Amino acid sequence: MRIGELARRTGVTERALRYYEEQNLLRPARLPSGYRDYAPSDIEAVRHVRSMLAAGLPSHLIAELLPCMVDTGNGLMPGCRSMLEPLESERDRLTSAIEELTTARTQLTALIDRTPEDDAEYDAWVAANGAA
Amino acid sequence: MRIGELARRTGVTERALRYYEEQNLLRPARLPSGYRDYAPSDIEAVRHVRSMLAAGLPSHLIAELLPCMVDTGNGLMPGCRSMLEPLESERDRLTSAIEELTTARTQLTALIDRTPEDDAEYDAWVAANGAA
DNA sequence: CTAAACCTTCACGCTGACGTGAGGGTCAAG
DNA sequence: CTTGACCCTCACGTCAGCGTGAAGGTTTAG
Repeated sequence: MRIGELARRTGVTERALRYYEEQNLLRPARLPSGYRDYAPSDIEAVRHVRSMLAAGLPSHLIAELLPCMVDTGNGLMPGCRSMLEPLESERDRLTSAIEELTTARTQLTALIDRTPEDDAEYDAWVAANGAA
Repeated sequence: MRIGELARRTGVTERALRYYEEQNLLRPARLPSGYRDYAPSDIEAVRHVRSMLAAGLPSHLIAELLPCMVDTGNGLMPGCRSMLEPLESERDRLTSAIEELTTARTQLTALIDRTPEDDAEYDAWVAANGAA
């Protein structure tokens, strides 16, 4: 598949896809015309790249990660195992980020739920409990 | 406490702390000298800010989120109730952000867990399943 | 054969989150 | 009263992750 189709099917711009190749996050083949030729599996690959970038992982780490993910399909190759430590610290960073966001969302939801729907209800609350 | 101490106790540079104030992520008081005067609670606030920034959330979203993390006890004031709708969409964005981070972490965790602990284990896997 | 749609490589521009001085005030210690 | 640690406000520099043309080759429908 060519770049336009991949862009439509992933929701990622063509510019971003070319940038990903530049950063060695994708390695599409080339047609005789020079057009990029993406494999069907690149659709999933792009989604992986997107979520990792959105999660704040640096692209050079993602770039080192991808070749390790394809080869055996069963964990990292021996030569890749030196990456376990950075991977684990990234995982821990994500864990605490998720916890922070979950806490924030819980409190935000509580604030929304606690807020009266209209002025009458608020005035009733003030009458019952006193003003702030 | 002044900026240097807060910087040391959070591991964040003074420049970053001034930037956070510029972005309304922190609102330190001022001493007569003009020095910033941070509250002890700002240590925790800085950690919240840091993990959200590291998770890829834009600072203006964090700025709107931080006051929501403080439990005022009685919902929004009447004049603020017009912000309910934006707050709800922020909550939804927060939800999808959490989902993205969780997806990324799940992928990382799966990769880490599939990786053999040592070469012997890997060689055993190769012997049983064949090489790539 | 031609026009539209699709692709290519530069290459400059932009935003966010700071880094890095420059030039200067504040303040406790000697 | 000066030195050194600490703080201030500009203001330009940097890097990642793209956006946005410019100038031109390729493919396909009519």
